[in-house]
Parts: sequence; C-alpha cells; structure tokens
Amino acid sequence: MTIEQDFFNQYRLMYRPFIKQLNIQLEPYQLYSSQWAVLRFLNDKGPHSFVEIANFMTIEKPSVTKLVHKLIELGYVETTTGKDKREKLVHLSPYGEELVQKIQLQLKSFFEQALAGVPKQDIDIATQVLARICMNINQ
Amino acid sequence: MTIEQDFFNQYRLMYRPFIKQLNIQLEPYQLYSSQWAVLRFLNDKGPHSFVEIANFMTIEKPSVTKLVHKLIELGYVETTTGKDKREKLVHLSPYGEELVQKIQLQLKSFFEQALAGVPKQDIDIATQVLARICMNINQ
DNA sequence: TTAAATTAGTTAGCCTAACTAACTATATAC
DNA sequence: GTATATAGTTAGTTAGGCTAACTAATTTAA
Repeated sequence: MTIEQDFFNQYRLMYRPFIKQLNIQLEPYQLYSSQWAVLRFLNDKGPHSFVEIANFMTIEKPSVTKLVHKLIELGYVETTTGKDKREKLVHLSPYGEELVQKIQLQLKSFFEQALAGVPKQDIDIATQVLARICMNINQ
Repeated sequence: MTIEQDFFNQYRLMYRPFIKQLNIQLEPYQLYSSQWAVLRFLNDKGPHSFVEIANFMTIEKPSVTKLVHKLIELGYVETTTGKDKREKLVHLSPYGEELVQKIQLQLKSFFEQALAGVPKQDIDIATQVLARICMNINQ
C-alpha cells in the first residue's frame, strides 16, 4: 500500500458519511448537498449562466437544468436574460440570499466539529492538496 | 469564507472528476469504483462477512448484497459459510487476487499522476486530516 | 446574404450507487 | 419454548449524475 493509494482510500471512505451528515444539516431547508453547492457558488461568485455553473461544478448541462429548476421552484434563485436571448443568468433571490447566510452559519459549526482537533495549518495543506489534484486530473 | 468551509468545498469539488477518472481506469475490468472498493477491502483486510463489509464502507446491507453478487458473477470473489449457518464470508477468488494485483499496479501510476507535485509529507498530512474527519463524523 | 455550424438551454430516458421496508432463515436470551 | 436479535435477500425508491437528440438564437463563412 503506497501513501498515494492510502490517501485516495481515505478520501473515498469519507465521502458517504460526510454527504449523509451534510444532507441532515440541509434537510430543514428542503435542500440536498448538490443543490446547496449551486447556492454556495452563486453566493460566492455572483450570477452565472447554466453553462458556467456546469463548468465550475464539472457536471453536464442537463444536470444543471434539473438543479436550478428545483432551486427556482423553492424560490431560492431567479433567472434574468443574459448577454443574448439564449443565455439565462442565475442569481440568488432576496429570500435565497438570506437563507444562504443562515445555512452558512449553521454549517460553520458542523464543519468545525468535523475538523475538531485538526491544526489550522494542516487544514490549509489538505485544501491545497485537494486543489492540486483537481488541477492535475482536469488537465 | 472560513478555512473549514474552504476545505469542504474543495473536497466536494474533487469528487466527481476523481470518480470519473477512476471509473475510466477500471472500465477494462468491467468494474465500477464502488465494486473496486469492495475488492480492495477484501484484499487488504482478508475475508469478511456482508455485515462487516457494510460497516467498513458505511453503507447498508442491501447495497453490499448487490455489490458482492455482481463480483461473484464476474468471478472475482467467492463465499464460504461463516461461523454459523447465517453468515457468509466473502473472499477473493484466485482469479480475483491476480486481478487486484494487476489493477493496483495500474492505479498506482494514475494516483501518482493525480498527486504530481505534491510533497509526500503533505499527502500524509492530508490523509490524516481525512481520517480524523471520518472519526469525528462517525462519533 | 443566406446556408452551415456553433452555442445555450431543455427534454426524455438511462445508470450508478445508494436508501428503506419488509421478508426468510438461523441463532440467542429469558 | 417462545420472543428477540442477527445475517442476508428482495422489492421498490431516490439522488445525482449521464447521453442523445431536440429547439432557439447566434456566429461563421461561401
């Protein structure tokens, strides 16, 4: 067992329990983790088109259609026409903006608990490792 | 954006591209990443029952049933009766053992490429961070 | 200038990888 | 000896992706 294999084993092993807990946190807001990822992206990076959301999340366009339409239905986001008649810009609704702040506050303590006992410096290193892998994998 | 939130964002962002690439690596063996996770567990930790596999992978029993039955169908694993008539122990077949060695060799270079440019020390730290989170989340 | 190619988003239908509820068969506890 | 617990299975559901094929709008090029 090399240290690389060990890392990826551990990476995968963490996924299910993490997503499960995250979904429990999000349940009061009728959100799943994938929908939350979209809200967070719009909050952090501002309004973006469907294609831009797809590129950022490295998922396909039809998957974005489903996610965003659900968020529209919930009243958390709205769309406006983009730079031409084809493009639609997705942005948080006023209600959505409030909600994101509220959820982020709640998740803050969940994340802190999950990382309890881990030095800040190690969290930073781990984040950089994950970012580097993303870069390496996506060419 | 706290460093904890940043870490988990990055964690989630990596998942899809990683699993996608891993599945491409496994495709010649008619395996998906979840089935590979079972083979690797049996290889690393020896024969185990369905319940033990479920506990280790933190998935439910019916999910294990499906995974293992597929692996039996492929001829990669076999079952023997366990310590009583209810329990079945799952173990790699001779063919399965060979295959695991072969796949591990192939994945070794995939993993090394994915971690290219990351110091060994940082990989270790990141692995420990992931392990600690697993522990914290699963109580 | 109009025909071909490209781009943004949608629809329909599929798949993986999980889940819960309810079941059978066996084993254990009271 | 009956009630309870445990191992595994079956049936049906779900989240969260996917591809193929479509419409409408835009750009390229002949």
